[in-house]
Amino acid sequence: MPSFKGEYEHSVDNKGRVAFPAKLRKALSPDAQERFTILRGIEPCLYLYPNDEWELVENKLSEINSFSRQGRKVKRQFLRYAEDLSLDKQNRIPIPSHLAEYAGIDGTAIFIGSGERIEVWSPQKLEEEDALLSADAYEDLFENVMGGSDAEGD
Amino acid sequence: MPSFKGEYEHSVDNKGRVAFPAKLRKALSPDAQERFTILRGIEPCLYLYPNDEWELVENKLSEINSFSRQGRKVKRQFLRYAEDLSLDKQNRIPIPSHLAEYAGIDGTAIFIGSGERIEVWSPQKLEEEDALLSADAYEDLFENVMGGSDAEGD
DNA sequence: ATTAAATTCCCCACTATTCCCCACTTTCCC
DNA sequence: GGGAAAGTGGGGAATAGTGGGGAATTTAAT
Repeated sequence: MPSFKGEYEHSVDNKGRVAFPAKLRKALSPDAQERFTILRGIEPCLYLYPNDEWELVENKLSEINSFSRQGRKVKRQFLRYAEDLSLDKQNRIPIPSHLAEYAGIDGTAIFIGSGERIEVWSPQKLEEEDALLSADAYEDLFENVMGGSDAEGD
Repeated sequence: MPSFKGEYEHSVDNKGRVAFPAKLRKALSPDAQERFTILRGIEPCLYLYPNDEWELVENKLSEINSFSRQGRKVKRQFLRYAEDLSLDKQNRIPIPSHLAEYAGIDGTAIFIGSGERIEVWSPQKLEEEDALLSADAYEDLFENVMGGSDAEGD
């Protein structure tokens, strides 16, 4: 199971296109067919899921009961800011303008491999996010998440 | 299993026609034959089901017991304001005037892909609906559905 | 029954956006 | 150093979105 890792900075041209980092592309499963779903993150960034991983997300969504108001709300809010896209012949992705605006991306985008998905940040927003997390706080978080419970799967 | 996603705003002309978003059209199953059923939503919006998905809804309706007063009431109210429609040669749908009125749609319509169904909103009504859901509440919903086992706490 | 009015639908036309392809520069690797 | 791959930019074709005219069908009225 290949997973995405590393940080890559690329320029966004005036058509909203960014080169998809070669190292991340090589980590793509053939099942993904170089197709993705991109959506708003909880943080001020974008989540980029390769097709095969997105299917797992959709499976979770499909379990939601659409005949309840709460269920509809979750689906609506989740899917609302999501779009499909795929690589062009130059291995770039077009970032939908409304998503670029949400994430404050303009001119430069930073890809962060994050396991089963990829995060796309604007340099400024990423810096701000970093500023909120001191080294000590990170260590605490790390222990919190990795330490106590069974963080191993499969 | 492709599902509808994304938000698209289009203008409604004075004949009640709206362009059906191209990205949603590409997500249509060939079984749907570019035919739909449109009806009043529970929320102040319209539900748009492609033909193939509508059949599943009808199956569910057929399970309702028509020999109970409640059953009859549900069926009646559900089907009462439903209509069939299909795309014209320019890939537009005509919104029946009584449904447009119900949803407050006039001049502009917003399509929201929501899995197996598409919702059609007026900008105003959608804004009102959004106001009911704070960012925090959404984050809770999000974690709920996407269900990490993280011991998150920041 | 015939005409008038209204609605539907089909077609055409214009504009904006997206997508596809080509070209150039830089970096990486042998 | 040379070749291949990666990253960047732009021009042109195709598609999407929008609006409107007019024929055909339906509804209503005389």
